[in-house]
Amino acid sequence: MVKLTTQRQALLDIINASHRHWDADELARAMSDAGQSIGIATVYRGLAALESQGLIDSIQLADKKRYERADKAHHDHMVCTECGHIEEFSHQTIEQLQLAAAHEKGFTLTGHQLVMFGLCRQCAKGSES
Amino acid sequence: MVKLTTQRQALLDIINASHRHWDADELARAMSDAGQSIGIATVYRGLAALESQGLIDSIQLADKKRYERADKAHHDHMVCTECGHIEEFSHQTIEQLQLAAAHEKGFTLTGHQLVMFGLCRQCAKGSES
DNA sequence: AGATAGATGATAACGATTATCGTTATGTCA
DNA sequence: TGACATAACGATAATCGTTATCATCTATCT
Ligand SMILES: [Mn+2]
Ligand SMILES: [Mn+2]
Ligand SMILES: [Zn+2]
Ligand SMILES: [Zn+2]
Repeated sequence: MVKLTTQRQALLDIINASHRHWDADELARAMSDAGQSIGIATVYRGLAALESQGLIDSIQLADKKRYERADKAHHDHMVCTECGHIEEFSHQTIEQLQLAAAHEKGFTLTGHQLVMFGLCRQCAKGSES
Repeated sequence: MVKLTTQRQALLDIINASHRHWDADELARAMSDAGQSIGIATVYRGLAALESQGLIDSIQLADKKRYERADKAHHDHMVCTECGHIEEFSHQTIEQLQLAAAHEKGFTLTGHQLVMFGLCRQCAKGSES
């Protein structure tokens, strides 16, 4: 039986308190800063447990996994390659066309991840010639 | 000036000889098996060089990067979580809607990656109750 | 030939994540 | 309540893909 321990509850609270996308290290540091230090292995185990219960969501970026609250509708992400800002978006038609494409290839879909890369409004502005 | 050395040409030849998606280790082993051993660092450097010249393409999966020939139209991938099989697909409308979504959020797109997970036809068949 | 710029290969280093293991907290039941 | 079983914790070692170092090599130019 999976336990929702003090540490896991704290991780969940931090994640649910914003719309940020956290990595394990950031969460460990946040808890440390809040006076409640936590072992890094506990963070990883806790995040895996919380995700398997559907209490949090995650996205797998090139180097690391990032976690976010699960109480939002499904969405995908655009990542600014300059400042790291993550913008969310959802497009119903894209979702449907994905299902169609999968069906066409005989694939039984269990999930997908669409990540777009580029410059956010801020960074695009700053890098004009 | 980047050089297209014997090793890099060999990597390119292997990749261009099929539609597979190779990781660095598989390529090193393939060259070894072909009698032409190669240092793993040389493989990584060679792949990076070839990709930066646009001679090969890559996709970043959860754990590792995989390389494929670049002489195909842009496409995205479905990965079978059971057997690892990678199926390719492309959907013009999805591409266009992505551009629209990016524009709407003020993002200047430089790339994107859509990966769908699930069971391929084979594996779905094998896992029927 | 000598000089120069990359490239190579062995290997150390890195960063994210997982495994190990002794210790600790929590829930169940006599 | 007390004892036992089970899961979680935390420190730390290990793993894995990838990159950095550094001492040769190699091709090319003068
Ligand atoms: Mn999100
Ligand atoms: Mn492909
Ligand atoms: Zn930005
Ligand atoms: Zn399969």
